[in-house]
Amino acid sequence: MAKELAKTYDPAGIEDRLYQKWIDKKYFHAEVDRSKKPFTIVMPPPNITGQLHMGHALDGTMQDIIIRFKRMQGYNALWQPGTDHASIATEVKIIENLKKQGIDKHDLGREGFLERAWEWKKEYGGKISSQLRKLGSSCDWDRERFTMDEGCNRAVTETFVKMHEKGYIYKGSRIINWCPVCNTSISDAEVEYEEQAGHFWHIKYPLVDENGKPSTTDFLEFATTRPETMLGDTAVAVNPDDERYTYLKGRQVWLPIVNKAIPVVEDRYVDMEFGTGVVKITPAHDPNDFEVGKRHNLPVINIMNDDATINENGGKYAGMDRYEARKAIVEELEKEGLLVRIEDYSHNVGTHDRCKTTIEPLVKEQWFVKMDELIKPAVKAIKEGDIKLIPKERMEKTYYNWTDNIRDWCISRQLWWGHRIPAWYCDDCGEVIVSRETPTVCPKCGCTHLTQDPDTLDTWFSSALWPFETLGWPDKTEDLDYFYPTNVLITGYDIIFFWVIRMIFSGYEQMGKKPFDTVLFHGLVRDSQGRKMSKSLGNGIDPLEIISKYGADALRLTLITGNAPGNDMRFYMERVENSRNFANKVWNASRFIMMNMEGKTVTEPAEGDLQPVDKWILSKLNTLVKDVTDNMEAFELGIAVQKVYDFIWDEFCDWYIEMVKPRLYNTDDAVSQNAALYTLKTVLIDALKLLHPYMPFVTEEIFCTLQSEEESIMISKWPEYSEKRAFAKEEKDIETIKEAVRGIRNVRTEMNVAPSRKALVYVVSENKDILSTFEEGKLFFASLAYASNVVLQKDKTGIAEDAVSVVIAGATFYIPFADLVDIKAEIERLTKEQKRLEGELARVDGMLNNERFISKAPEAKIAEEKAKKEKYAQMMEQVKERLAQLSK
RNA sequence: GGGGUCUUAGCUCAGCUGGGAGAGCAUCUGCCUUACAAGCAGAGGGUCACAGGUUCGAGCCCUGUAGGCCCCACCA
Repeated sequence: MAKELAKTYDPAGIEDRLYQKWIDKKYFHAEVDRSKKPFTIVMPPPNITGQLHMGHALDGTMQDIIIRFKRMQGYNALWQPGTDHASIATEVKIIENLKKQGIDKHDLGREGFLERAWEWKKEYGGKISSQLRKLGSSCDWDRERFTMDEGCNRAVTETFVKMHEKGYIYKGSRIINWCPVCNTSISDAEVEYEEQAGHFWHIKYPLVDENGKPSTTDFLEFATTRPETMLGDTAVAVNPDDERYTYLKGRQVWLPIVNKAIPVVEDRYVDMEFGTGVVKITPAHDPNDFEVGKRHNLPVINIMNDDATINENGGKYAGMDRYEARKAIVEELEKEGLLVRIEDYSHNVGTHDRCKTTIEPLVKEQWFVKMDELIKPAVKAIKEGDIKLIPKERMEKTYYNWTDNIRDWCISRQLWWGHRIPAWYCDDCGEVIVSRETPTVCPKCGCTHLTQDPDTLDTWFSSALWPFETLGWPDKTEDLDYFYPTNVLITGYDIIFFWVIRMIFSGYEQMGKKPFDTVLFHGLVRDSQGRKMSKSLGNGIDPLEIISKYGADALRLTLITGNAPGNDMRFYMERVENSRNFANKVWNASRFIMMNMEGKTVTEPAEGDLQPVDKWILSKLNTLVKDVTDNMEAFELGIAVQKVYDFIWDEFCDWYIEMVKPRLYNTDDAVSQNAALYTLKTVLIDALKLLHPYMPFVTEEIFCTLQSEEESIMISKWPEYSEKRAFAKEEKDIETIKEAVRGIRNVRTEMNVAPSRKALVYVVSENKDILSTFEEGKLFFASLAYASNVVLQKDKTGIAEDAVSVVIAGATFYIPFADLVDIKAEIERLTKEQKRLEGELARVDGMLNNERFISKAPEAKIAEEKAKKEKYAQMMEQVKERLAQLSK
């Protein structure tokens, strides 16, 4: 017994209740079950700092669609959720927060700070997860993980120690990117280059004369964007092939301000074409200079403190901020006549992606992951197709671009919130101990004076292990054995370097197996003007607001339609409205069907009791099932849902339901009525199933009302294509009828005939099959084309000369409107139709008369064109005949 | 500097392996037809950026040009 449905769909009253039901029934929960095939998705763990934004919503929607689809297909579907501690992002946020209370992080001390951090995590860490629930995400919340939970901590330590043992992790003094505001080193991936207006200071150093004194006549000119680094200059370089400077071989230049001689070195790094062909070398503060310095054994003089003020190596500039020092040094150079000129110069400046501070390259001792060996299997995986990227070519190019230029990964951070590096130093002998357990004695000198490395690890170090650490690694668990490798990873292309590549090489290294089969990339959600949604612009749209106003289904549909993998999309309220309207459409179609089923028992009819129109829609549905399944298997989610949308709205609602209405209202023919109801119900249920992954709530609500409260569409069986449901002839016949109906509607509107004015419709054809098709379709013309009656005949006998005519292949329709037909207008209309047909025929003839087309095109294509030609020729004849009559 | 990507209806975008240009919104016309006005029926609107090429056939493949966006990169 169907219950009443409201007239308009109200998602707010339904969604939470259904979500709770799914949770209660444990539908999202997956356990190892060897009788079923697993399908696994690991969720990219959202940061504990954030709020749900449109990017998460898109990410979550795509994952939920796929996991629901697979679950319905009978897979043991696991969507593994969790959150990321997001070391630097969180630490920065907590510091900000403390600042508001007037507290400095150092006042609290490490322990005190971490206490605050955990409190923060407790309070806000679950926020995004709970917001994801609003979206309908069917993740297995029982398995929710956190990158700093006990298991993940062990995974991180295990990885670190193992990689250290293998020599993949080392500690070294190298040039790194330093953020003076966050006071930590960062990896290359975290540096964002930004075009900034700056200056090019052209300066000159005096050459050192034979007495070891600065020359007053001979200078070497060059330019720099960071004059303050001269304090750390240890050489000046020229290209060995540069004939202008061969005389400098073995000479020295005088470093002003610092007042000492430094050598001129020859290095091919110097571009002769650029500027004067002379470069000052500051090994401690420039990555290139660092390399040059290594090649020529130059001293490395660090002139900066961690907060980017000048240190004691800067002499009188010590203590000054880097920019103050820059100004002062330029002034002094000018005073000494060593400043040649200042040029405006726009150049790329490295900034920290989190705080936008200009990073300072510094030489520091840090921990690194050696990449050259580790990256090999990750490259091979893509080359050999072991892991597929979608969209393939574009993402593979991006991927190789990174792997081909890979540099060692700086993993240590001077932060407190994160995984502490499992390394200890012996205070007595300096021994470095990397260990799974906290060591108590130094293995070298036997003392007990051990201090743990104060640094923590890059947040991506732990997320790189996410696909297997969440399944129990480093333990050998059943889960790991069963669910790993996972099937598909869904994420934005913006974190391919940060995360995707690192998961891939970590998977091969730690597990010996890839972490996933496929990576499906999506783009960014932008605002209606194509701008990135951001806090500073205030143009962000809160997914939760959309959900509360339009429903989660509407939001999900909006995010998924008309969007190809890897492409950015714009978010429009109009599109949300359209999605909401579609939900309402589905709702009302269902309501209509249920109203008509009220009090009746619908049974499966014998095939012979199904009418052509029933077979037509069943056949259409059958094709739809196949197409949608294929598209979804290929992760073409937008294409798939578009097909379901079109089917439900256009074919099912606008045609099928309208076509069967007379049968539903006619109580005399119970067999026909039952067949119609059966078809309505069958098609509705299958269509709902196809739609369910996209719009879980509205489909579930209808399904439960239609079936029973106990059942759930989310665990129902995904429809399958069946030969028995393919009805080619009926499909063709109904399409012919639709064409005729459209033609009649068309002329009626064109002639401004009100629907209330019914008219007789004559179908004239010499073709018996066509007449019988329309004989069966008679019924439709009354409701769909406002026919008072339909008369079928072989010729025009008895039809008024001035009747309006509509030509379709093989039949001409006559509608005598008596008083209102304007013969001139009718001739015009038919002439237009004639022209159109002429064009079509010319096109077809052009192809068919082309010998090379006939000899080279596939046969099926030729046959298709021949059939079209026949059809158009026939219509042309009918039109001409009709025109001849009217012109008489 | 290298690479990617986009340019399709007024707007925003689809268009899968090459075979007669689609959707939503907007516009116009007519309908409160007992599932739905969050609706129904219809209409207008595109030299698929430009120029070549491959092909029987190009929005789709190739080359070049212009413009937009993005990523990477150590030109001091």
